[in-house]
Amino acid sequence: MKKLIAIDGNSLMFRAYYAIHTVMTSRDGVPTNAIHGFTMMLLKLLEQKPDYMLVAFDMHGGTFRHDTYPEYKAGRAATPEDLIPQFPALKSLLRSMGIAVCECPRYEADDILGTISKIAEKEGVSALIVTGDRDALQLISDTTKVMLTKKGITETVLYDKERLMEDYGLTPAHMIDLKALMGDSSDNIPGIKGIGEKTAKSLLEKYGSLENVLENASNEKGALQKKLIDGADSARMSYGIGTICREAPIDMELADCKFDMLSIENAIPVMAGLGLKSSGARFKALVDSERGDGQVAAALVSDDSSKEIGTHVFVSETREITTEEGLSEAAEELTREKLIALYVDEELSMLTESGVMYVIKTGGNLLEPGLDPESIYRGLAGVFQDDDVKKIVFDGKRLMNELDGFGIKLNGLAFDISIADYMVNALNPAKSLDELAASVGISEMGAKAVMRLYFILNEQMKQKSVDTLYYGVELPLVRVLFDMERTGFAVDSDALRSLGDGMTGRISELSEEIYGLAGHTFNILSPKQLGTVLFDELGLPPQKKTKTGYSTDSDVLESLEGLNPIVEKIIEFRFLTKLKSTFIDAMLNKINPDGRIHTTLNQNVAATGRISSAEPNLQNIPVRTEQGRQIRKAFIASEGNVLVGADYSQIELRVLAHMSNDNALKDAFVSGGDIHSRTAAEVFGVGLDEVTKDMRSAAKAVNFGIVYGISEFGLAKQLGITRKDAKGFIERYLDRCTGVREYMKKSVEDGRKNGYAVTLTGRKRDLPELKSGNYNTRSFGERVAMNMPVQGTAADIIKLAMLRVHDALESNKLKAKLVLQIHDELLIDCPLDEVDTVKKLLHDCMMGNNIEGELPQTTKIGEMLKLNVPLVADVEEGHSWFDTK
DNA sequence: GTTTTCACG
DNA sequence: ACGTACGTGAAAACC
Repeated sequence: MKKLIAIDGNSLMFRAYYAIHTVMTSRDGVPTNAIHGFTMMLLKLLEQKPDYMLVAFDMHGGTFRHDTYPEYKAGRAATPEDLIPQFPALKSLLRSMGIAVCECPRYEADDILGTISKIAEKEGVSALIVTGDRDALQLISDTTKVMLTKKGITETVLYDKERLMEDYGLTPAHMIDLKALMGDSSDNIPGIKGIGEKTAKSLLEKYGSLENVLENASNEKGALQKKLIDGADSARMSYGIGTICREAPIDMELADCKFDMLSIENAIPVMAGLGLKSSGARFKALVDSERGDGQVAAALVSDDSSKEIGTHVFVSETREITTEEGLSEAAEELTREKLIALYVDEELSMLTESGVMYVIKTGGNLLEPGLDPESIYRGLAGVFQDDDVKKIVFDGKRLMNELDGFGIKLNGLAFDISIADYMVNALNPAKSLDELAASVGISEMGAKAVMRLYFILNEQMKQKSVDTLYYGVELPLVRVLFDMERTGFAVDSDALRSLGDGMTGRISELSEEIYGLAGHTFNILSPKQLGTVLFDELGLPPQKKTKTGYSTDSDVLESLEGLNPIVEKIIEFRFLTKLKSTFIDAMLNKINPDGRIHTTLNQNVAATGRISSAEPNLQNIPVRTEQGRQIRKAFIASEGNVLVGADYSQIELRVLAHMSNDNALKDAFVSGGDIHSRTAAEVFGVGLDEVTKDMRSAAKAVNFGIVYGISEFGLAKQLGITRKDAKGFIERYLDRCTGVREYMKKSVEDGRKNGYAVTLTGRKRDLPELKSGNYNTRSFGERVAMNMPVQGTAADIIKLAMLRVHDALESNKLKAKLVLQIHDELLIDCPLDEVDTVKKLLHDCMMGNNIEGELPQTTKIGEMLKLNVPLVADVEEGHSWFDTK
């Protein structure tokens, strides 16, 4: 099937303009930042080798839809001055490379796209519409897809019918009805007032179309009925405005958009004239590779050594697989391979070391039934599960989850480039394969990009000495995290629900009392409205401001307590609504049919090396307050099991003691006892038995401050004392702990010298902040330089413990399973008859003691993480998470 | 989409 | 003169 790519020129230029804020101009002073961004995007699109191309632009002056509704898009900002001259320059650039440009008086770019895609549909040509405007989603069909730009320009999401259904639960045609009902503030489309996304969707589900909804208004009750009847005209008008015209008089045929890859060569001198050197070089490389000379060209463009690595990756033969027979043939061949690169997006591509590329299109359509994802995965199950066929992939855990949906296991994970990228660039890891490829300057896609990036990242990891940590910890950890996600955490939904019900009464009681004291009702959760009530109406003294108004955070509220009885009620209201909405209601929605919550554990989000948990976050379930802690009673062991949990005691301070080699701190841990009390005794110069509660809590804050990268200001704020007093505390602490003082100094110096902070295992986090001219940014960089090695080393330690636990459970054929990690704590769902074994095993793994069956590849890392102070892990068991404390 | 607030380690 | 403690994720309001 031939392919058309149709681009919304205005939309992409705006995106490119805001994405690239660097000042770029050609020699004669024409700004080029947006053009540069646009060509980068174009370059990506050209890799799809379209047969037809068209770029559509809005035309100045009134448009078709303006005529009927003057406020349409009225709220939009004017075109920035330095963007305006880039449009004519772009148009001539496009023409020079033989790409059709289309404008149409009184019509907008999206109308042109709607029209040309309809023509393409008629002529049996598939179409890809590229824009940042979600309105275009209504144009999707079996053969028309829409690529939406996300953040920036290189990041995109491709929508087809299935993806649209997944994300919005709507058909393309419904997108118009939806907007007609709910409106769109960015386009000034009114819709029906008071109807939002949820109501609109449920109405459409019920009645099928806007007209049906309006006709059946009488079926709905009360307020909704009134809204539908009163708003019918507005909805119909909105429908008209929201509908993209597919019959614009563009006076163009598909043939006029015919595109030849080789003709982009003519644009290279034009780009040179605009001062777009790098784009020019990449276009040249593309032309050359089109002529069959790709490898040489790619090497020529490289201007740094890393880009040359992996250029020997080549494709000698491509096999497109469309039938079951072809699939089983491919599976049979692939089982004989030792190492393959693998990538799944709209198609599944696999590249062997000898250069054979297998391409399997997923998601067939009615005309070409092809192969559905399920039969593809089943056909290749033997390859996926064969541990001897090593796989290089982009996001191994994601693929494991995908395959798990079909009951297929992924074995032989040899390299995960998304994790490797994180090792090399923890501060800003790529979110997609395309973004990663673009960041190192390669233009391949799919499995070929994966294979090239494998060579590139492997080399970069060696250069940064993070390869040991990668192969020893991070790569094997992928499976451990997958297993934890898959296992999930059992939840007693009845317990959670009744906890929530118990809170509802108190919440409404409090809100009534608050309204009474305020003299009127208002939204207590709105910082703006609350600020007005507290500081304007009740005349309480404002404590601090945010950039938008009065601050009403808990520090402020606590300082206001006693001035007005409303304050304590607001504090309690805030507390209870937070618990209920975030930890009860949201959690109930995340319980799977299996009665468990399956979080997502992110391995490449936290720049320090920690793991994070999302959707839902299970690492921030309340514990500090008694009422919040009750929620943990709903997180339980499986039927007939108990939860075994263990947490490290003061792991970060112990790591600091080791890294700073400070005698006082080391002594404190060697001789045992309460560390905060000991610190208090040192700092206040009193005996251990003379330490008061206040002294201990001050010392505790100092200890935290030390780990965070101490600042007088921060400590003063935390303790509510003057900066001078805080400074005194810190000085006295550092006088007693001179090793810590030295460590802090050296961390910052090393950070400045090397440009990064580093853990005991060699994990690195770049420190660009240290070079900032801004004092705050620079100070932040200094604190990060002090904190990251400590937090990161603690993260390394528990990751290693997780590998050991996982391995020990498996090799001892135990049924117990890891369910969660909370930075210094591990939880295991454990059958009763395994409890004793598992408790010992967990303890030993966390302490780093020699255990049987330890992974050989972790020993090197294990050596690096041997501390000169004892590690302590406390093990507990109980029916629920509440009980493991 | 961004801001504010607050939960955890 | 400046004005923050380190690392996360999520809900709700706001625009």
